[in-house]
Amino acid sequence: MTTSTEAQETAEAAPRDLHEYLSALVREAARNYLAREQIDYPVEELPIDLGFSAQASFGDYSVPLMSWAAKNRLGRPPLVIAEALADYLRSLNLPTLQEVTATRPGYLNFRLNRPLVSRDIMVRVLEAGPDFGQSETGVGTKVVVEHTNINSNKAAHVGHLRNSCLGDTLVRMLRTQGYQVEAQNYIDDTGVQVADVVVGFTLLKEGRLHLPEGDEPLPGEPFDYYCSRVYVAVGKAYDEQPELLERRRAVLRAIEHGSEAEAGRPEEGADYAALAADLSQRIVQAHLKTMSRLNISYDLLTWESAILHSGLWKKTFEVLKNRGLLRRPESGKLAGCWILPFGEGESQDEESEHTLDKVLVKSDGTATYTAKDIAYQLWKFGLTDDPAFDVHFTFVPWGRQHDGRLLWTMRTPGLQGEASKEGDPLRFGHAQRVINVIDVRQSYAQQVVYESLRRLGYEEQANNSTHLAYEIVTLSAATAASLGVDTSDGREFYPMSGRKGIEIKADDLINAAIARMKEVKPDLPDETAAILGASAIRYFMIRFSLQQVIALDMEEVLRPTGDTGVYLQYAYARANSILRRLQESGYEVPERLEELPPALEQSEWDLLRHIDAYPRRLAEATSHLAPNLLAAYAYDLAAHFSDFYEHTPPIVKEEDQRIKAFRAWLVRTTAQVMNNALRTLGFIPLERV
RNA sequence: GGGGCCGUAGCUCAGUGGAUAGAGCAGCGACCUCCUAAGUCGCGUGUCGGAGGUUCGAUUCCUCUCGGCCCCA
Repeated sequence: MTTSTEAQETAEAAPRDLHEYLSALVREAARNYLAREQIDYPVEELPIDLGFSAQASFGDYSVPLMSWAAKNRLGRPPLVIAEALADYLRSLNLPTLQEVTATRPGYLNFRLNRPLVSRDIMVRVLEAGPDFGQSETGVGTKVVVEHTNINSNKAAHVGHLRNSCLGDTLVRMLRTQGYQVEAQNYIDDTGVQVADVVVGFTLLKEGRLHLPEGDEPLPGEPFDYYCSRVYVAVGKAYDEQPELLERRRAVLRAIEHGSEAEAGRPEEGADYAALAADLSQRIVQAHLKTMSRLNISYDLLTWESAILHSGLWKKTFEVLKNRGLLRRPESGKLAGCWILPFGEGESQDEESEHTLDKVLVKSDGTATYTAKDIAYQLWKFGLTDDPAFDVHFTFVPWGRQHDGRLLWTMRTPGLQGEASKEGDPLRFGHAQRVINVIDVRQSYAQQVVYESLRRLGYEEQANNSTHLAYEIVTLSAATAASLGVDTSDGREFYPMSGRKGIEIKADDLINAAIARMKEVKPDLPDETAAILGASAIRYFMIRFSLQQVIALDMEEVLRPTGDTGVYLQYAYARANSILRRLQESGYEVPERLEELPPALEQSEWDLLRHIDAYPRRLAEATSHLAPNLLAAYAYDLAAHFSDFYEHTPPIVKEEDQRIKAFRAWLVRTTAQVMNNALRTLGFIPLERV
């Protein structure tokens, strides 16, 4: 009976989780069945779709075998197959299997020896500790994740938070799988939005622009908030005085060309460039501070200005031209532009209103965002080490972040005098994989970037480029109305508009969340309220699927009950509270669980098999790049724990030592997994609320 | 014109080629002299937008279609 021995070995080979253990058993049973029935079919190709049983009456885990019955597979009725496998597995008399059954139309069901299996699960979790859920999948692979990416001209709003929360969570998830992750925050400091605020400052200084609430910063007003006001005012001023657009063009030229610009008026150009650089530095500092309130940090700041001034874009442009990838139409609406043709081989009808071509350089010689993105993407993969580029960046420390992580930055023209400590250029970029967290509206532009890499011959890098596209954040009707938007047309959601000042600023949302937590419990310490508020916001921002437009409703984000980040924190704190009570009562949790309770409560078992699934669920969520799946897992875990808590008597007072020890272990185990999950979600786990 | 996304309970949203489709909110009603009530329990007749198709099995995959949003602009 060699097969029996093999199955025995399978059972004793310390599987990663119950899923792996049971799947191996099913495969082994299938192998035995194929041999006995003399069916020639590769056992590896029989799908084993193991899952929790739909009903407790079926068992704990079930696997459907209906698809095995097909003529081109085993050609036997599924229930017959299931019965045969069940017979075989029963004959093994494994102590872990209490009952194996077959049910119509062809399910194989397992009922496990719950106390025994549970101990294995808890031992596995507690031995791994903070590493439970970690995997080696990504070891040796460097991933660059670009996220946040806020224009450096005004305060961050809730739309930016969706980006940064998704990005930061993804970074943490990837790190649990062993990937070496570099979080890059790319700042567009050369665009029109920055120019607009510079225009605003110069007009304010000249007395030609006035802000409704007063030209000076309001008492206590943060710099980025002030800039938001200036930005809105400038937008209005353009509408009323179109001649001001000439000023914007001058500022843009100055920013693009630095202090050398503005022939004829060099001083003004230098002023504009310096103003813009100073503005960007201060705004980015404000953004980083905002993000740190949500426990979000980065490894590297990258700048559009650095890409321009290092000559990276210029070289990329040359390479694209030399490879014959660009065209410059003589006529038509794109005359004078440098374009990347996407016309499916056919030359585009120049009269056509519609074109698939992508403009990289406008007729006035300025590069589009997409153009610079191509250059940046090449750099992320280390492709610009090629002598054809001969471009080098200097990296200097920006500062220490709230979590102790050192943030580096590309040296920009506006950031001088920190050359004392330079980072090794090879340390940054050089990724095997790049994930760009950018909203869905940029999908086409991102495809152009990846296609450009492909046409340059970097097929592998193009394939390893991912646009993590998420839908935008809008405002619910109620929330829009509270901002003064006319909602009489009865739509379900209303877009934000920074230009019109219709938005919810990130810091306002965070402040409101903290205030709400204090409303619920007035004696809450400030730090705890801040962590709870941050957890509520982070959870809200990632719990939706990426494709879902979020119609943000203030009441919904701030709600402290139900399916929220607060609930997760509360459940975790509750588990710790039990452990504290046990300790205070003088109880020492035994080192080993010698004697097990004869049976488990349903709530205990549901909690345990959920705990057992954590590594698998985390790995799935990560490979799908789906933070919402991790959020859902964590919520389920918290809910199962609450269920257990509410439906079993207090452990502190438990008389039966077997049960007391088992439950103390269970609480400790749950706390460990919750802690791991919360940290991966970017929460700071609260042991007390 | 081309491309993409969304449509599931009153509302906001999960979810999956498998057995009876879930959660939160809102509403009504219970539960704190027992480890945290930011909790738990009870109360739901859902055309999974519609029509075809593939399949042993479709809310899930394919085609068409209706409504909404986005991108190429």
